Amino acid sequence: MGKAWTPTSAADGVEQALKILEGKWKLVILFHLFGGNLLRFSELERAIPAITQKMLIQQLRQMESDGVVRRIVHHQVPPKVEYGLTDWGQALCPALDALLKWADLRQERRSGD
Amino acid sequence: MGKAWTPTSAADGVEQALKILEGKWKLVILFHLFGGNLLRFSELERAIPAITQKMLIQQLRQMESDGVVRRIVHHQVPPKVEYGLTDWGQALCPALDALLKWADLRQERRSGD
DNA sequence: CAGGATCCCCGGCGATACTG
DNA sequence: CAGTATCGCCGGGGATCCTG
Repeated sequence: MGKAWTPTSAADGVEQALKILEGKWKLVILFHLFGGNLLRFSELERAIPAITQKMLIQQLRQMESDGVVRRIVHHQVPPKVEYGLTDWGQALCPALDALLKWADLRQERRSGD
Repeated sequence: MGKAWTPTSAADGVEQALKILEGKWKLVILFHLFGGNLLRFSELERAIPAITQKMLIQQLRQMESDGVVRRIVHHQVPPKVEYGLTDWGQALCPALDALLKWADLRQERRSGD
């Protein structure tokens, strides 16, 4: 809180955190889990048609081990697994929200131009 | 503003915007340009030692053509070029800031664990 | 339904050398 | 100083088939 802002010191810590979000799909997935949404594997698949099963499970697993995503297993005869954000993942919401607003600005920009 | 929030419709626009930030270096570079900083090519090189000239110029060019970064050329005998954010790039600041705060949470998390 | 295992491609990225 | 040009790796990512 009382830290002096220098681009280099900040970027140092940030670069580590950014690696967690690196990859083509991480942020896209997070946006779908945004707002406390619990989604099943198949729901995520349908929500992101362009992703393959392999990439979906791979990215989910990575984010899980990074502590961003949590996996909720319901032991049922037809297996049911839901994915959601951890508390720390929820802490990303302000950032995701700001990104969302920024994306909207782009839309206006393009239609207004 | 009056738009109904649905993950899918939002993610649709977001995915486009995310492409602009995709890549290993984009966000790192943006963090250095954060706050209206004007940095020279060589300054960016030193600020991000791990990046190569090729990647630096490539990412800068892409962001420039995406309207996020602006390039200021000073016609001098020793060439001098500065890079900064465009207005639209500045609009990313809240998002970058939120990301920064999130990165800090991670630090605390790790030291507290 | 939710994932694992495999094979393979392509392009992001790195290293090095050169130029205005 | 601020880039270009070229070559090549290697791993992220895609497609497809298989299993508990």
